[in-house]
Amino acid sequence: MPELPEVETVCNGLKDSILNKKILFVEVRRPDLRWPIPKNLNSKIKNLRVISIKRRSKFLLIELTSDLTILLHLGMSGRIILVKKKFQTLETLKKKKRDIYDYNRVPQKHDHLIFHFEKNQKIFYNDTRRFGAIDLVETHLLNNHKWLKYLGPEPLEEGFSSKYLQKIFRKKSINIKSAIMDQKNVSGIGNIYACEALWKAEISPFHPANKLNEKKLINLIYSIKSVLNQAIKAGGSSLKDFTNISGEIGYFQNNFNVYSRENLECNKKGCIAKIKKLNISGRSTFFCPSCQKK
DNA sequence: CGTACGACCTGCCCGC
DNA sequence: TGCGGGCAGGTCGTAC
Repeated sequence: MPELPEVETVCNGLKDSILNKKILFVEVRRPDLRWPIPKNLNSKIKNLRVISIKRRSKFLLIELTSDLTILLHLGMSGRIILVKKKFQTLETLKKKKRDIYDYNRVPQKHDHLIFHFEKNQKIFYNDTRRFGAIDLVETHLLNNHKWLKYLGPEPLEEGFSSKYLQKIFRKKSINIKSAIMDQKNVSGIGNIYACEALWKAEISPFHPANKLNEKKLINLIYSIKSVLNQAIKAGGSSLKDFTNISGEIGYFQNNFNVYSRENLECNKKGCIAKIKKLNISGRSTFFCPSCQKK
């Protein structure tokens, strides 16, 4: 589910709610997500305080006192749900949602972890498909963690440039779409934003990465940054049920130009072609066969 | 080393 | 109405 903009949205919500708060205890309701949940998680983190919350790629990094950091990945269906007492927004939500975000939420199917914080706040980690994962790391060893160690640069930072892409794509004959979704090359881009960025840059998703000229790469860099920034501003994309931690949906899906728009007309000015959907490496790929020929 | 592809897991939607 | 197949925002392990 969540790509960089969605994780950023969740991250911002957590900063507003649990930063500087103490974890009272954590309930682990099943032993494994994608991988085993760290043993004795509760005894290791109870009574520690959250001192920083960051996003790296699609990971959430929740730094605690005592040199510990919780690493959390939401996989395809992971959601974080904040419940707290006197939650004013609740009144505006529909009944069903009110039950989900109510402080007295009854643990539901797929609520795998429940973090209890001081000041009447709880965080539920719900993940239907369990492709998500959690680990506990000593903060000073964070960058050596196997999940972070091989990640490419953040696409919104300066190091992500056309010069960089030229260098790493030199020997990659793989198609450009798979290349930008490979987290070793650049981190945080998933299926939606890969499709959207390539459309904006007018690059065919099938084009070999090492055959793109500098002009195209400059264009690609600009498009990726621009699409991601707009999506973050919109609070991410809500396809099925992605919401921020308080249940508010993002609205970037309203700005999709290709994703999930098969057979609809291309949005580029003057283009009357219809968006096509084809499979690349097992992932649905949406593109305009006219604007994205090369 | 780079690339291709199945596996992991659950639920929903569509066509028959 | 019921069932089976295909599909979903991600990543890893294995085989070539």
